[in-house]
Amino acid sequence: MRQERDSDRPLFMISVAAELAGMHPQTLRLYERRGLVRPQRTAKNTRRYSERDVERLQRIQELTELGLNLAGVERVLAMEEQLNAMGRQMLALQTQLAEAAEAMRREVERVERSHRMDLVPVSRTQVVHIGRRRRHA
Amino acid sequence: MRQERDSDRPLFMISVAAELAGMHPQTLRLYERRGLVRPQRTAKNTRRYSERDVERLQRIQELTELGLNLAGVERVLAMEEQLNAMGRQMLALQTQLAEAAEAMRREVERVERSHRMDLVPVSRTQVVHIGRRRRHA
DNA sequence: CCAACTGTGACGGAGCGTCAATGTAT
DNA sequence: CATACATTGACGCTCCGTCACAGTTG
Repeated sequence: MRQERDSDRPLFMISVAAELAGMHPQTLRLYERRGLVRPQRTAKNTRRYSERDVERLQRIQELTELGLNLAGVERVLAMEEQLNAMGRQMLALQTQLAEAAEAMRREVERVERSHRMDLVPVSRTQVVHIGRRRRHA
Repeated sequence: MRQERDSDRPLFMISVAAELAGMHPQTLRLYERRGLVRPQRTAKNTRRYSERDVERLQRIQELTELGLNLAGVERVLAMEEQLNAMGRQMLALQTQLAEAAEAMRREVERVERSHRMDLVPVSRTQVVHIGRRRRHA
C-alpha cells in the first residue's frame, strides 16, 4: 500500500522550510521535539523537510493563530485525519450502495432473461395452448 | 425532532455543578463566558446546570488535563460531535446496504416465482419437445 | 445578617515563540 | 574564516485557574 510520493521527498533544509512556512527556524525545531512534524534527516544529521511537511506546518500555523496550543493542535490534526478517513469510507459505502442498486437491476434482468431462455428454447420446444382461454369477468 | 430529555433538565446550581465536576465555581463561570457550556438561567438570573452540562464539564476537564487550552477544547468538542454524527451516518449507510442486499435477494426470488407462474400455467399450456436434443461436443 | 449567587480585577504558574550562546562541520 | 547547521538556556508575553473584593437577593 505504501507508495513514494513527490510530496514526501525531503527537499528543504530547515531555513528554507521555515521561510516557506513563515516561521522561525527554532519554532520548527520545537515542533519536531513535540512530535508535531517529523522531517527526515540527512546522513549528516540535518533536517530535511518535504512539501507535505511544509503543508503540515502551515496547517499548524492556522490552528495556533486560532489560539490553540500545541497539545490542541496535535489532537486536532489527529482528528482531522480520522475525519478524512471516515469521509473516504463513507464515499466508498455510498458507491457500494449505488453499485448494489445497479447490480440488483441487472440481476433481475438476468433472471428474467435466463427464465425466458430456460423455458422457451424455441428451437426444441414449443408452448401449446390446450383447453379454452378463461373468460374475463 | 427536538425532544425534552431528562439529562437536559436544569437541576444544579453552580456550587453543586462545580462540586460534581470537581472544579472551582469560577472556572465554570469562565467556561460559560468562553461559550464552552451554556447553563440555563433561573428567573432570578442564577445558573442552572443539567446533567448533560456536567458531563460536558467533565469532558472539558479531561481535555485540559491532556494539556489543551480552551481554544483547543472548543474545537475538539466540535469535531467530536462531527465524528459522532458521521459515525451514525455510516451506520445508517451500512444498514441501508444490508437492506439493499436483502431486497435484491427477495426481488430475484420474486421475479423467479413470477416467471414460473407466468410461463407454466399448466392448466392451459404444455411444453412440448420438438426436434432432437443437441449432442455435446 | 448570613449564605449563595452575581460580577470584575489581580496574582502566579505554565506554555510557547524568540533570542542568545556555544559547538561542529563544510 | 564564514556560514548554516546542531543543542541548550533564558526572557517576555499570553493563557488560565484561583483568589479576593464588592454588590444583590432571599
